[in-house]
Amino acid sequence: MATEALSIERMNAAAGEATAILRALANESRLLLLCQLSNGELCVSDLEERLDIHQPTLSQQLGVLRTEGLVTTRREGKKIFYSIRDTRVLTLLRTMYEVFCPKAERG
Amino acid sequence: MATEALSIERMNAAAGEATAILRALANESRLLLLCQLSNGELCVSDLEERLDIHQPTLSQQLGVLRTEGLVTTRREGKKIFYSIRDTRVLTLLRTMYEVFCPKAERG
DNA sequence: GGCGCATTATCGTTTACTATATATTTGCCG
DNA sequence: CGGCAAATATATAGTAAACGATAATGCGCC
Repeated sequence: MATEALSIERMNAAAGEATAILRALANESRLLLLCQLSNGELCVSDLEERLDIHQPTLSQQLGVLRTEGLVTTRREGKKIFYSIRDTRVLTLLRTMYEVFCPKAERG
Repeated sequence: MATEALSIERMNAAAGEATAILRALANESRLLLLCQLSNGELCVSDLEERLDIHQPTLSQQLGVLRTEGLVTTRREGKKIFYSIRDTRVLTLLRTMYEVFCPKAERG
C-alpha cells in the first residue's frame, strides 16, 4: 500500500520527457543552480558569486536549462535575471530535498 | 508558501549523492527498468521481454544500478531476480509519476 | 567608444551508450 | 562425471554526447 503500482504504459509514454529533465538535473552545478533559483530569481552574477563556477561555464549550464524550458529570463539593464519556469522542477526539487537532505531541525 | 525555501547548505552537502542517483535515473532504459521493478521483483529475462532491450545491454544497465546500490539481486536456480533496494528511488519514482504521467483516470 | 554583464563559439578530454563477442554459472541429461 | 543448453555477466570497441576551459562576440549603458 505504501507502494501503489505505477502504470507502466504511462511511464513508458512519459519516459522521454522525464529523462530529458532528469538529465538536466543530473549535474551538480545545474542542480545547485536550480536550488538557488528555487528561492527566487537571481541574475547571472549573483549565481556566479554563490556557486563557484566560472561565468562562461555558468552561462552554458543556464543555456541547457533554457533549452529544456526549465527556466526563463528577464532583462533589467545590463543584468539578466533567471527564474524557474517549469513548476515540475520545483516539485522534483522539493522531493529531492526531502529525500536527500537530513531533516535534523526542520519544522 | 507553496514554495518553502530549501536550505542551500543542505542541498550543497547532498548534491553529490543526489546527482549520482539522478544520473542513474536519467536514462530511458534504466528509468523504465526501475519502473518495472517498482511493482515488484523481476528476473532479467522478464525485463528483457517487457522492455525492448538486448540482453547484454540490459545486464549492463542493471550493473549500473547495482553499482549505485539502487537494486539488489536474489538467485533462484538459473534466474536472477532484481528488486529495488534504495527506497529513495521509490520515492523519486512516485513523484516522477505524479509529475509526468497524466492523471486522467487515477483513483 | 569603452566598460560591464552575459552569451556563443571552439576545442580537447572524459564519460556514456550500445552493439558484438566471449565468459561464467547453473541445471539437466546421458 | 562430461557435455550441452539456458540465463546472466563481463570484455571490448566504436560512436556519440557531456563537460569545462579559453577565446571571441553581443548588448546596454555612460
